[in-house]
Amino acid sequence: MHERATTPNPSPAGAAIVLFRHDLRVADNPALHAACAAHGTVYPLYIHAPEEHGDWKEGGASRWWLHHALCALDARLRGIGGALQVYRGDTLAVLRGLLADGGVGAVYWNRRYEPTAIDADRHTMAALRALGVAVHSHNAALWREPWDIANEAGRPYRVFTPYWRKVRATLVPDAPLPVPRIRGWRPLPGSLAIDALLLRPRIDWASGLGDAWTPGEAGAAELLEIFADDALADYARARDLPARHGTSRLSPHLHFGEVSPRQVHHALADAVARSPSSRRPDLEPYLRELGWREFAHHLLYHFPDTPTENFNPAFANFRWSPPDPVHLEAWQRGRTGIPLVDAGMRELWHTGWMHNRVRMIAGSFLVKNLRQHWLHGARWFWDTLVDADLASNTLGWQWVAGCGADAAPYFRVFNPVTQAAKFDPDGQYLRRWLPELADAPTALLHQPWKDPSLLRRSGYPAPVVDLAASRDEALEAWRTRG
DNA sequence: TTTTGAGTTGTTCGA
DNA sequence: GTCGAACAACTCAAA
Repeated sequence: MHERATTPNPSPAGAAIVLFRHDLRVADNPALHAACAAHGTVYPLYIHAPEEHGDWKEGGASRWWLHHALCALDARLRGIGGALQVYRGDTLAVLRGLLADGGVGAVYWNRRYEPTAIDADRHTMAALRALGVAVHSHNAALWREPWDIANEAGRPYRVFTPYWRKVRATLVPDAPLPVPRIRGWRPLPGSLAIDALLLRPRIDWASGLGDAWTPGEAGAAELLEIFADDALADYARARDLPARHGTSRLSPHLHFGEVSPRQVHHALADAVARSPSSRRPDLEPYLRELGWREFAHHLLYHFPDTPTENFNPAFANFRWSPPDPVHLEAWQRGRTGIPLVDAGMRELWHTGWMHNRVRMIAGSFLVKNLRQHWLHGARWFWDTLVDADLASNTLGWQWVAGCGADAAPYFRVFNPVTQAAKFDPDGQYLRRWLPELADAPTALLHQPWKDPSLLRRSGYPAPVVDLAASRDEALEAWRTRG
């Protein structure tokens, strides 16, 4: 494997700070790599500054993940000669306090793409430069910067397929950057213990998360290896079956930057090259999914109001139902009476994650059958998903609501019964998450309301709405929008 | 990354 | 053995 050249003899440019945010890894980390190459002393820093996320501060599941990811990062840094220094508060104020003490002449970070984070970073960058501190920002999260991709007219893409054609055409599996060595590190004053950030939940609701996930670079590497060896070959088919581990499940690791798209691409291309030519996996379907992740960041950068505003103005007067706390809570708790929706919502609550196919179906049920505004769904996912990501969450909810980019030419309403029969034909996924129905015959498992005695025996709820009638009402609301 | 209904063809089974 | 009703299985187009 060839590696990018590193500068062997750095100029003695004083000490540098590397600010970690959503790039919690030491391998293939451009900011860390550049700082270590150019400076004799490097301080790795994490500053907890939730106000930089505006209305989208980390939710409960994200905070749980972040706690463990920071611990894992600290251990990794100790392995290469440093340790994570942890602070809380305003980024600029914390940095100012450390500049003199540490003899710091430069600050390195990897770029963020959320609108409020961009503003915060611009502000910090300008203020540091005014103080005479060099600031270097890098790309650690994306294959392509959103501002580098434009259509023939020079405007941002609004539809996935042409966007992906453009990006895919020049995409090659570049070699990741090596793990650098930190020299000349010493503790900085005022560094907190990670525990002091109080990221972990007070009451222990997170045991299901711990059973399902290993936050950190090593956990990401393990999932990537398993995916490359086992699931990639059958990905195109198995990725739609929620009972199977047919997807990579790398989304939370990618969100927190414990692995980069470049590392994933490189590792998978390598696995493809190593497999016998007779049955060589097709990498395209999976790369395309990472392409959706890129497209989400592209859209968030170019259309920064989409986390709360419809992308498609045709939805401006759509008649959402008034917020309905009873329906909303039934959906959140997995008690709507629609098995595939409830199974997905319970998987989410228990593990902090939901299979992508089921996200679309549970989302469709909330915004179409219950006709609750997509922001109710986006907010709940934001709080409960370990992979909650403003770009991907926004794209997903706008897509399923029909008001997003790349909208279908029809008003899409998923049928959770048909979808369950198609993608969970033997009911394995439903039985896993709906134990009260585990003994029901498969035909009834998909529509338990057909047997009232089954509902009585099991305690499983009757549907909160009639699927056919609520579908027709949603279509009517769309036809007659103002 | 869909659903539904209409239309067509094929199969089953009882009179 | 034949007929036709009933239904399953499939394709297609519209939304």
